Amino acid sequence: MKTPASTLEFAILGLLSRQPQSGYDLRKAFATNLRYYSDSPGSVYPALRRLEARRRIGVADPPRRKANSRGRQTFRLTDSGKAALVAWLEQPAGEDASRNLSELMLRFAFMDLNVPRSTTLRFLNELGDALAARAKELRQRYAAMSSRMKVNTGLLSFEAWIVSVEGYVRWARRAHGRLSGKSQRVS
Amino acid sequence: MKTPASTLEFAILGLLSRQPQSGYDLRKAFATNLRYYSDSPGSVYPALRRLEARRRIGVADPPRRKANSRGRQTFRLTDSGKAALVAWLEQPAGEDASRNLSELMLRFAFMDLNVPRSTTLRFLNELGDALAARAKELRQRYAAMSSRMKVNTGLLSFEAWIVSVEGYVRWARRAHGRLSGKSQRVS
DNA sequence: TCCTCCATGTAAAAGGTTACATGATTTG
DNA sequence: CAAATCATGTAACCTTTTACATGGAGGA
Repeated sequence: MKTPASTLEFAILGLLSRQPQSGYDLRKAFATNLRYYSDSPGSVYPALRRLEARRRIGVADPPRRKANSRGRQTFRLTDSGKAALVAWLEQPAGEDASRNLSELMLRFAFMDLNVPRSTTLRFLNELGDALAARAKELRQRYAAMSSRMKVNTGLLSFEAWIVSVEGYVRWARRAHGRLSGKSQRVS
Repeated sequence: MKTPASTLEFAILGLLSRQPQSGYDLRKAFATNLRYYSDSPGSVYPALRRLEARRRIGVADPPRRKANSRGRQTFRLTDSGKAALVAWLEQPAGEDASRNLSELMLRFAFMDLNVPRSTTLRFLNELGDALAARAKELRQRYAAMSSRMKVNTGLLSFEAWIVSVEGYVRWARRAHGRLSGKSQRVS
């Protein structure tokens, strides 16, 4: 059985792990609470059908609904869906962190309730280290570039990239501190 | 005649506006200097063929090359390609800036040499303002969320989003200062 | 009943990813 | 010239975007 592939599908699994909800609810969550993900019906509903076909999710309230009816359906994770979600969450952050940042942040958002706190903390360490290494490398390239040319938009754009990566490094360190502090026994 | 649609195509036009180069060069640039864009042959070469079919780019060195030959080809912008690039660059930043940030940053990177400095500065102002408004709105949502729950990864992930947007606001202000300073008459 | 949102569904077109294939060019 | 690397090309698959369509629920 194929494992869910697209990030959108994992985002759906993650949201459903918090609480069962409908496709419409998911779309609203994508539009407001979650960065990066599509809230268009043409992506969400087909993704739900794919997940249902693979038994990762199921309809929570099948009783009333004639064939081919519409109306609201509430989806929930199946055991296999939960397992797929956890397997995705437990992957290491990896060295190519800055390429996948958006996906890594999404994974992080769903770690509570699904993986132990220790896994989350390890993830933050790996992420912080990988991003710090990347930032250093970018800084070196920046130094070489900036010595060859005057200030220009290409250079400034590159700088924005670096600043962004460094911002995430600081965030990761702070987040680690906050999660490993007094509130450690949240779950 | 259809205007180039995908961001990848505009990224190619932007790189070619700096200097004529081959598909392979473009792929290397995507892999190293530019965030966000695909460096896979399956995306770059078809995009080049599309742009060539629409007369946005042309082969700079057609002389030697038998039919169906391979080997390096150097592409350059046509007048129509340059016009399409400039039209893309001149669009206002818009209010949905935080959704399109990666595309907006790409546009910014190519503004030098292609649009007047005044356009670039206006763009930075619009971008900064739009992102600042967005950050404020996110901060409000964050306050509401954080009062309802303990620290958790969902909340921290949301916070990373905010911090990132605020970082871009600061960057935009600083970039504006640097471009409007003494080095104003660069072009 | 009519009108307006809510909620879901679908089809067509387009683009990107992956994996592979093949033609050039360089290096020893 | 053989091997390695450079440079381009291509096909299958999958997903997203866009635009539209349809069914239900509630209010006037």
